[in-house]
Amino acid sequence: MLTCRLAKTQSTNMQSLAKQIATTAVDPARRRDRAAREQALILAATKLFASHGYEATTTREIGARAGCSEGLIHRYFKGKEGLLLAVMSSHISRRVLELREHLPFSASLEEEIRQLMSWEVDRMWEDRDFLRLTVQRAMLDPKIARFARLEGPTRLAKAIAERLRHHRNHHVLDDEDIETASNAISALCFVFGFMRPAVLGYHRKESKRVAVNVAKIIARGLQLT
Amino acid sequence: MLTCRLAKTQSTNMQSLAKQIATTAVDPARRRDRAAREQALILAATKLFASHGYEATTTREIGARAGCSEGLIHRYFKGKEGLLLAVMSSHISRRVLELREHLPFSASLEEEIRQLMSWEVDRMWEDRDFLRLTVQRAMLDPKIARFARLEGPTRLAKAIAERLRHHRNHHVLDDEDIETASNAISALCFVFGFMRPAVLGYHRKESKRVAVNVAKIIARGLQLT
Amino acid sequence: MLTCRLAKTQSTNMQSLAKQIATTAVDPARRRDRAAREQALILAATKLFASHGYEATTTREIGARAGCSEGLIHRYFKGKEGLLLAVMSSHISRRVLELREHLPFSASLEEEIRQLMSWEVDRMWEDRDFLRLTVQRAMLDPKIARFARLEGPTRLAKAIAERLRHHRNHHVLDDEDIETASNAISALCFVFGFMRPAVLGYHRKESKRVAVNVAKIIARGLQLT
Amino acid sequence: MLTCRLAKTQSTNMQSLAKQIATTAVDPARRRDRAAREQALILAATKLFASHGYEATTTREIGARAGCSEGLIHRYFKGKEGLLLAVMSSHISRRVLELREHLPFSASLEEEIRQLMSWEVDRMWEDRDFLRLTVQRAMLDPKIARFARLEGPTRLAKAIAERLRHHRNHHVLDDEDIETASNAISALCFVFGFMRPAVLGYHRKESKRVAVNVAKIIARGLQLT
DNA sequence: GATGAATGAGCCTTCATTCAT
DNA sequence: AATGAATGAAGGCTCATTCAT
Repeated sequence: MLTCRLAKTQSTNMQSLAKQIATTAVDPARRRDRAAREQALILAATKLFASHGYEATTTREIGARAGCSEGLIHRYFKGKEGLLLAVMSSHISRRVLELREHLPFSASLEEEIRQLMSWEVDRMWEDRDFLRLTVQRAMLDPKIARFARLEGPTRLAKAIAERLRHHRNHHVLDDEDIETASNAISALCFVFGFMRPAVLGYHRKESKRVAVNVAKIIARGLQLT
Repeated sequence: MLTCRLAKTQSTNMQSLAKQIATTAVDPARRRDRAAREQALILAATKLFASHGYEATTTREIGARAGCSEGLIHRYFKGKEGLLLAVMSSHISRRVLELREHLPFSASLEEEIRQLMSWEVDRMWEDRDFLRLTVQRAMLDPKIARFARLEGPTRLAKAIAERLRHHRNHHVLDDEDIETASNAISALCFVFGFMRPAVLGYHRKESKRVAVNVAKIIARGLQLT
Repeated sequence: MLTCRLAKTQSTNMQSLAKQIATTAVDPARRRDRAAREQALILAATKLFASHGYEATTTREIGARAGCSEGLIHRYFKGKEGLLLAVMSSHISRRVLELREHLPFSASLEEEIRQLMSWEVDRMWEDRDFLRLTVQRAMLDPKIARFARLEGPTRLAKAIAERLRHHRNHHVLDDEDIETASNAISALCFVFGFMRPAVLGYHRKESKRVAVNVAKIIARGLQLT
Repeated sequence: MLTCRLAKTQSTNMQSLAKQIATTAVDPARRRDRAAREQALILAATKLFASHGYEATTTREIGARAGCSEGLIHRYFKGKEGLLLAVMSSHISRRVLELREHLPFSASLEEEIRQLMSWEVDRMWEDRDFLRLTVQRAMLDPKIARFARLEGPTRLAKAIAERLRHHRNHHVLDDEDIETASNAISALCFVFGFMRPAVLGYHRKESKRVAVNVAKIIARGLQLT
């Protein structure tokens, strides 16, 4: 027996149905794959929370977009808020990859800063869905704010500072300069990599171009003491 | 003052507004009452929207905080969304005051940039309620995003550029440097004046100190060509 | 304009509508009469809780039966449970009328007991909706159980004892006999006036006949010491 | 033992049962497992239905308390309601043991009645879980009400009457007196053995003491004609 | 005009039941 | 045969909005 489920955007249902019958004759919607389903829900929630906001997103929408039942959200994550937490945790755990592992050191300080900003601006853009969500929630929930502060700017600034320190030999860089520059770079990447292109609708290429130019100014400013 | 209301289903605002002014010849006491109540509602909404988010704020809360009836929101602003628009319009109209009117030119470029950043960081903090609301809505509504882009970074960067150009005589500043620096300063003020202290919970004084230090680096970077 | 509401069991809507237009042209469902509406909700809830049980009764049903919106239950009574409490309180306050005010003393002890049981059995029947609800809830909630104990058997037994004491002159009735008889009468009225006819479906007349016969036996049992 | 299941849409139970027994020749160990699990489910359900009510009890709770899977309820009993019926049937079949088998006749009428009430009050207390459930359901379902009436008061009153008739030799007891007294005793045992201690929270000992005192009054009332 | 009582659409959540494993 | 993952139909409740007063 085959319980036929009617998807709203059913285009080539016939084909998939045929295939289904041929291979397993099992309703794929009911196949058990908890891990995959959890992931689908987290992904759907990330997108929807980011674009409509947390409050305006309904659990029905999330279920629909993830291609599974609404009730699963409550079974797996203990409700909508639990899903939000899962979304955030999930992202963090995937972001353990650090600057140091993905970016070779540059010969010159100027090239180093340019490279850092270029890479980080792209990374911000990639993370735009998650950043949108984080910024939104951080505005409403001090808990999230604290988490965002530590996971975001603070962590990034430290990583940047670490790299800048490698160029101390050739330049006179005191600790304060390094700290200041690191925080500035972190802030600029956030604005030119995320806020401007992903929130305010600036042209992405243009935004990045400005960022790279700023890198030059900062590099020059640091070299001159 | 003119609180411009932007309803979606509204074509010629000018006409209806003119008509309104022409015909409504109610006694001035009443008008004052109404104006006061509108202002109270707008103020209450600004605070609540900023702290709880737009969706999570109920019209009843707004009415209660403004000390008047819930129904008035619909009579005056045609619903919750209308009130949101009024909130944004109201703020803009009060922010016509420009940099040039409040800030004397400085003798040196370094002092100029330091002064600009210091002043603008404070201004961002003052406007934090409005900025929070704007950022939130800009993330969800492209219309608001466009408005925020033009009213915010673009406008600010132009104002900053104008001031930097005054120092061309003493320094070799090409147009691109000026544009880059202006945008960088604008971005840094947003982060160190608003995002960090008002959203992420950084200590305000500390945040501003970093900003002022960055000013120095940028000034040096510009002077060296 | 006339917002026509479609009742499910609309029989003679035409008539009522015509009448409406003729007299006030005001949707009667929206007329403001909070007291009446609260009463209607309490009444509807009493009936439905009694017949379907508390859990199985939906707030929607209650609203429909009371002829008003579901949301009112939450506005007036702070939810379904609040309505339950209101139902119980409401009944108590109407039951201040005591035995003494409605029943003249009888000449003989036998007649007194017969009269007491007859009257109380009828009263139990009248209160059957409320009793059903009380018994149901008392089984699940110790708070309600305590309330039911004090408001029910304990109070009733005291009132009965008071009346029996009036016949001490003619009979040798010690305190224990009076207490025992009072409690027995109270218990028998509960069973023959409520449990048997209203819960178990015994024929009501027959049930009462047995009760009255028991009265005789008890009266004889008391007279003989 | 045969747990008779009363499904609404079920015609010839006997046939299907017979067939079941005939065909299912599974190994005895398995059968024992199943029987044990059924019993565990019935026991768990009795407790939970009695304490939380039928509606408020979830099948998951029952499964958990019985130490087996939720789905078994549907496999064994065809759903939650089927389990309820099984619970009731199961109890009845264990209650075939009658007064006569457990209680010797007394010499005097007074002693007989005292003994009857004492025994039956204790029995009601033992059965409190089942009685709670029965009373609850009888209030909502006429079918259960009918069943409860016949299995409960009617059956009990008959058994009591039978015993009282043994004392006719020494006392003038007409049929009506016997019927009246039997029903009264049955009712009093229900109240003093179950309703008061198990539902309303009266102290159990005290409740029984009153019952025994009532026995005396009734006995005296019967002896005097 | 101002008020707040009333509405009803829709949200999050629960749970009996089904069914792939 | 047993499990528990998955479903979907409600249920209680909230809230923007309407409208009698």
